[in-house]
Amino acid sequence: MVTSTKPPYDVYDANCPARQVLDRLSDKWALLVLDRLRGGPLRFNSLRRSISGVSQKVLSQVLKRLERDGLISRQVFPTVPVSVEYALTSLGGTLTATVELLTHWAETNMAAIEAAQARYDASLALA
Amino acid sequence: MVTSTKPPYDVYDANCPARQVLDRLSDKWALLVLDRLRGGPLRFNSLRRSISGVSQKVLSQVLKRLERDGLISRQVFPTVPVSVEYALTSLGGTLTATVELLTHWAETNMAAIEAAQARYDASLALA
DNA sequence: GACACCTGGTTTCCAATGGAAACCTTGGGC
DNA sequence: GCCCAAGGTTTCCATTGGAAACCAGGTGTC
Repeated sequence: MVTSTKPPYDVYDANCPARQVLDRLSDKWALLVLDRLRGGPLRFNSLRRSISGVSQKVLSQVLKRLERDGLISRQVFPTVPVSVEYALTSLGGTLTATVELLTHWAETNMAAIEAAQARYDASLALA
Repeated sequence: MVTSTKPPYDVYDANCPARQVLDRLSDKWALLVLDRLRGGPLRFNSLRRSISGVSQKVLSQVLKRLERDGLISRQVFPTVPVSVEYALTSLGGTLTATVELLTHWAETNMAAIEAAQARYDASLALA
């Protein structure tokens, strides 16, 4: 069925490394971080403040994973107190366009989603 | 900075409902389910078999959330043993193009990601 | 009638993850 | 000596995830 020029990766196969990537991409904080960095490099705390709700622990974990995946870079400046800048790599840059489409979709279709939820909950209530 | 014609939703604000949507989208199983349904309606067990690694519990939870969000529909057929078909709604259909871009990105850029991981791990090993 | 089997779940149990808050480190300033 | 700031790490507890067992209800089989 899939005999085209596709790469030998199949995200539906649990043993496929592409699934590992999808696991990372499908982390809400990772998506938000990547999108946030589109505007240029950011330091740890300003990144944290700009994404309300993320804890320091989780943010540092997410940043480490993204760095390991080569999607962002981490640069330390020997200022007083040391400052650290995170920036998109070129690989990460190729992702952000797609991520932007996702966040844009979310913002655009919120009203429809909320309406659907209300309908669903109402139908349950009278059941 | 963002003073354009954007809707009054801000995914970076934890209190924004768009974040709830992003939470759902950034669920790896949800992404896989939505993409799988692009080919047409599927029944519970065939969906489960086609996405290796998902448990029954999690799949039914994901399907319930997606149905509540109005992204998929659930139709019961009174066959002998009852069969249940899940299908994309039109709202869900608007998402799948974006989702496809994400999975396609994952499959395309796997090699680069794996190389980055190897580099990262190597640099840690000699530290 | 007792038994096994099908789909489509729910329940149970345990391990892994997430988040809040406290703590640590390095280096000023006062 | 004391406090502060940046960038984390550690601790602790609650929530979530997954494997496997169980359930419902309807059919067929002996």
